[in-house]
Amino acid sequence: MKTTIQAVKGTRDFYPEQMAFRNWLYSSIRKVSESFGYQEYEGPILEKIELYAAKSGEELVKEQAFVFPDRGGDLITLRPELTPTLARMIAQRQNELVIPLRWWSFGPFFRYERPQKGRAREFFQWNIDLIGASSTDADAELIAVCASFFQQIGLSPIQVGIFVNDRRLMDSQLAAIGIQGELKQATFRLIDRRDKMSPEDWDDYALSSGISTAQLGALKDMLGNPDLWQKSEHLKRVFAILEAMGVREYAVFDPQVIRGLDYYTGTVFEARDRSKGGRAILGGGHYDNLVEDVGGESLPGVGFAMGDMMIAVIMEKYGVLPRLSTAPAEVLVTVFDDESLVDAFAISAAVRRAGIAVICYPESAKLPKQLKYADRIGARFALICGPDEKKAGVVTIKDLAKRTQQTVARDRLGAELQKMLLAQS
RNA sequence: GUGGCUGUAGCUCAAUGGCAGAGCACUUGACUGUGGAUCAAGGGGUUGUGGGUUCGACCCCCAUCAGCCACCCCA
Repeated sequence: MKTTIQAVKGTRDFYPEQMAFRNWLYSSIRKVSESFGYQEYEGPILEKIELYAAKSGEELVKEQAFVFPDRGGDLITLRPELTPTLARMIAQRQNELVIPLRWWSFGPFFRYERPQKGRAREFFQWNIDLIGASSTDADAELIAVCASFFQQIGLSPIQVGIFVNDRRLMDSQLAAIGIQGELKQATFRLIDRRDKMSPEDWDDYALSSGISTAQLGALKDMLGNPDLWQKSEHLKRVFAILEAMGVREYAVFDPQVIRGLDYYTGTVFEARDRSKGGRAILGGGHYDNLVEDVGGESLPGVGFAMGDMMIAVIMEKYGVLPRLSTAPAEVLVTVFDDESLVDAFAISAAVRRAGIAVICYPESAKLPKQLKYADRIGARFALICGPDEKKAGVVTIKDLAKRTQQTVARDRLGAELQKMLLAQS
């Protein structure tokens, strides 16, 4: 085997086929985001490490971020998430931005992790946030954006769900059974792991965390109560709004959804495959102190983030991946012989002026070879202009799918191809 | 960071410790103005890398790198 330089671990090469999917995903995300009035933004890929030290967990920066010194000795990080950048951008122009604001972004992120299914070291992520509105309606809107996205890409409420909870509801319910302070943090962690452990192990883990047997029983009742949300005015209103927006079917109350430990302060939600053991596709929630943490005034917000890999895994599982054309051009101009090469380029230019993507075979070669090439690249038409056509002032248009052909006057070529492409699509 | 499985032609994969192969793809020809078919011929390899065991290693052992998968974690 030839020695080729290996790609960096955990990175992916986007050949045109994969690039087509990435761009399709990007455009689907754009469509949904913009339909809700969100504006696209982007930050730098490189950030100072201090930006993350201010807010993110220690582990994120120390263990799972790419960090390196620049030539001046500053520690630079390849961004592992966008939220701190968003907070910085808002804090910098807090007084001139029109609040509330709705922003979205789609770009590359980096985490130094062991690659596995649905996870790599370089990945793309959709971030979408509504900043400056603390009402329930804002939380509901983000969940609706998420539901609309699933609709847009063809995932039904039977296949995926958005599991919703409220930190404040959990706080009050836990406080009612005497779980507060440090014990609450331990309990959140405990709840988060319930589905990953056997019931027996989970019980042991709970008791060793400092929870009493009575509290454990009460906690199990809480987590097993699908109507617990009725005790939260906030969640009742969220679900009512989702109902009114016609996307209630996607949303499910789930008291086991906690999300990261310190980040969110209100509504939290994550989307998952509905079938058993389904992993999270995206996650988000309501936060209060984001902008303040990087030196701005306090501003509440709600948002979520979705990686490009898990969503592709789910779409493949349910057979809703789009069939995307990888044809670089719709028309291929063949080159009859060396003498007609220049003429073939002239024909190509004429067709291109008609707004049609066209490739000119770059050298004279046998016709069968060129037609085969036209097939392989997925072109719909091949043009032939040999001595016969040239003498008559025409060009032969060959329809590769129908296996038919016709001749057209040179000056009508562009218009005729436009008509034929329109008729086929 | 922990564990399991796998690395052989461009791709998918064979080969009891004894001459490295097949299918697909590619190139050329059958076919000097017509493509997805057929037939024939041909080019392609330091078996991921480095050591070790052996008369002899794709095969066994060790290390390392990479891929896949499950943990950890999930911002």
